[in-house]
Amino acid sequence: MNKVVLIDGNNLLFRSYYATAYSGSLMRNSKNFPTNGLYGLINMLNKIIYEENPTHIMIAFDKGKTFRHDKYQVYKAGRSETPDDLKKQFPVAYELSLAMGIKYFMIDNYEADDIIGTFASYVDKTPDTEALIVSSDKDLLQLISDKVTVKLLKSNDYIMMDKKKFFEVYGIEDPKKMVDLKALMGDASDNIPGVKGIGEKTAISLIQKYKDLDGVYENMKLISPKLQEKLITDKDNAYMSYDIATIYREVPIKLDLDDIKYLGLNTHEYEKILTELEFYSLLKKLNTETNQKPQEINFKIVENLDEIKLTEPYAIYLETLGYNYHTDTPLGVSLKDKDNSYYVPFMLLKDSNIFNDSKKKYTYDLKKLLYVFDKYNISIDKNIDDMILIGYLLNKNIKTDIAYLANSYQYDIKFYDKLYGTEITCRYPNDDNYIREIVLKSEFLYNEFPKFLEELEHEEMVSLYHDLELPLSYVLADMEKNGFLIDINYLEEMGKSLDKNLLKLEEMIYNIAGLKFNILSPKQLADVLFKTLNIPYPKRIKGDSYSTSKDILDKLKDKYEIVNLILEYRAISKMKSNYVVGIINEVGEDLKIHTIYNQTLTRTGRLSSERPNLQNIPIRDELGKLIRKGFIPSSGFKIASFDYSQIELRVFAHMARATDMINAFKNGIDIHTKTASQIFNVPVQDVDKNMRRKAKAVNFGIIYGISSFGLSEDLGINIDEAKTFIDKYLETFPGIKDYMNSLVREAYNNGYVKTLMNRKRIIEEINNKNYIIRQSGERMALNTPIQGTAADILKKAMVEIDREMKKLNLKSKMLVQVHDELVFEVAEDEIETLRDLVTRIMTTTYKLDVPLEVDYEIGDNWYDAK
DNA sequence: AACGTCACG
DNA sequence: ACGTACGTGACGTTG
Repeated sequence: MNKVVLIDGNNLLFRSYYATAYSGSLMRNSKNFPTNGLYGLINMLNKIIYEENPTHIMIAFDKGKTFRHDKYQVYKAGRSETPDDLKKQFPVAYELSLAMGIKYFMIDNYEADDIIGTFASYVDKTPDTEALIVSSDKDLLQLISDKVTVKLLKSNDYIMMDKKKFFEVYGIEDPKKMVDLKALMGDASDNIPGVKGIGEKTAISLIQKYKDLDGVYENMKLISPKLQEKLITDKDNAYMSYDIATIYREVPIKLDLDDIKYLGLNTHEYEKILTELEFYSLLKKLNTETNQKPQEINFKIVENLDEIKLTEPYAIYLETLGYNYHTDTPLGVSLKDKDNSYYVPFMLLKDSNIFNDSKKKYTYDLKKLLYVFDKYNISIDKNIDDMILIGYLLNKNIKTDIAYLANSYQYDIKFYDKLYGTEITCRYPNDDNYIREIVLKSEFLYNEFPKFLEELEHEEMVSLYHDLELPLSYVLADMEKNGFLIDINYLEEMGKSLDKNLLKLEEMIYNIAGLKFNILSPKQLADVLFKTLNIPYPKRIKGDSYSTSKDILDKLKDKYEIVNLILEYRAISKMKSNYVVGIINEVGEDLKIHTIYNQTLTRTGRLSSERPNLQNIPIRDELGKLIRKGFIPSSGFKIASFDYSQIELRVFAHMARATDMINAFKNGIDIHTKTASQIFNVPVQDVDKNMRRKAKAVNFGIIYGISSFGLSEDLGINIDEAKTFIDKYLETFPGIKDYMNSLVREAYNNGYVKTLMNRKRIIEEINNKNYIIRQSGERMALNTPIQGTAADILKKAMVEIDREMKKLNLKSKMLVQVHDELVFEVAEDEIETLRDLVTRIMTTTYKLDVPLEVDYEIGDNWYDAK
């Protein structure tokens, strides 16, 4: 049985507009576009689909003046002009309908009612089909039939008006008589006059008695004189009203059920519109549920690996239970080729080599697959492509959970946390429904992968993917596997000593303050400092709250001892919780920590590291740096670190073709000293420490997409002074300004910027009409090619280093990458080999117009290797 | 779950 | 006149 839902779009949008418009100010997005009607419309449409579960659905809108206007001048004359704020929302409503999988109809000179009437008649004639009309307009009740029902919307609920219900309410058998009723009682909202003095009650009783409008006028003598008089006076109006109220059911329109099939949500478009309208609550909801109906799929649950027959190419998707694939319990693998779809419980796969074929394979999150397969001794051939990597390069909306990407390609795949719970509530599924979802994931991979490969080619990123990111996944999987050995005893001892210090500091702070409070609570701390102790706040107050951030407290620490103590307390407390407890908690049974590198997260192409984050272990101050003594090599090994010297500035000099800067690097002149000499206009040998410090800040500023405000904050000088530095810099390093302008222009023109290896970052912010956001977009445009190219270079070096280490069969292991630095565990008999190998590759892997230099350190732990 | 703070490059 | 350096992750507090 087909279930067709016919929606009165005009009616719904008007209703939701006035529902909010009358009750106060309009909802608008940040661009001042009114959104109130649309918000209600979306909710109503979602509700209809959810409640009615239609097979077919359409929505109708009015267009132009109708034949009713031509015929009767009074028609709708009483209605005030549609407000502009409402008018504007209609075009969005059309797009929205499509995005929600609902075809919309607008026919010149007809009202939504007429289109719905035409479809209703069509449904009446179509076997195995019924219709439901949705509106609050009682006029539509005339369309009720054995197969057509009206869902009559009320303020907070609705009445299902079928023939039976219609009789109950009106005492009239035939719903078509609604027209006769309207002819008598009129309709104020449409300015249908009816007969003056006759309302609903009288109209109903007249039609009950005399069947229809003609019947009433034929039986005038039976009617009371008063009423007779009214009927006679307004007879023309009555017949005109009859005409107007009659829904036209032969609108010239192609009637075909296939055209109005419910298509389900086009998540991508829908999300786009919601984003534009800034309906954040709906966006959030979208991520937790969809209205789509389950797709039918056939798959086989494998009981014996012999059953699996696969042709090239095939998709392979691994599902694990949990949020850390290093420790998760693997659930199973789904496989999909042209003809077959399998689910393989993970148990069956242990120690197998069925994936050791030369066929092309598609997966999602190769690094995870490699890590887990290695752990369970499952071999897999290298002819495999990874959609998460490609999606990342193509700037798609990718998350660890494949459902995000799949949903934007209309695959209704449930989000991971909906199936298994959040990280905290994660549990084994209650039933087998999750298997279907796992299968769907490889169906998605199999079906959509070719598009990704095509797009990759079109964007000219095949090499970046194939020669850089893809092989890097193998390197990173190994690094994660290797792990960094931890001296737990050392860290625990350090923790104890930190605790002692904390207690001491706490007591001193409470003493000075004269009360106990939570030092780590910014709010309580601000109260104590700036209210109880009345310390003058050194900056303009932002909003109504005092900041207690380091840069504020630093300004006060020389005058107020308590501020000093607080800074110390904070620093130590951070050490304790973040680096002592935090790291000990991540140590595994092998006494090592195994970080997870996220290869597909940052906007610039850098890696990130988590659980624990090994890219932010303290180094800048001595106390924090001591943490690094807890990072030790396996016995018989040392820790060696290699880091690029000023790689970002070198990349910048190269990309900007800044001759003076390039020459400074070529001649081995200290770049900050060189910069100082330029901006202060003194010979290099006359540059003092303070000048160099300032120049260094300017150089950093250049990398970040300089602003005089940022520089002034950093140097603690005023904005004018900062601006002078920048101007001087740009003046004395010709070419740089042109380069920076060209980057910003590129971002404006193309909407993106690129690194030297063709990594692309889309910068939406660049076209934002908000000046501040646009400016921040410009800084991204300046910074990304630099940061991103530096990232590309180190990634390339990593791939090559790994390749050579394997070739030489070295025992040494790569452990950590920190953006411009690589840390190894090096076997004592390989120290020189590794030093030469790594240094050579890092300095030569990518040819720039400036030399790349690498600093090398070695020691018995990470502290000593720095 | 969002915010403030601070660790790193 | 506005509010700003670029890129991350993890903690404790607070709502």
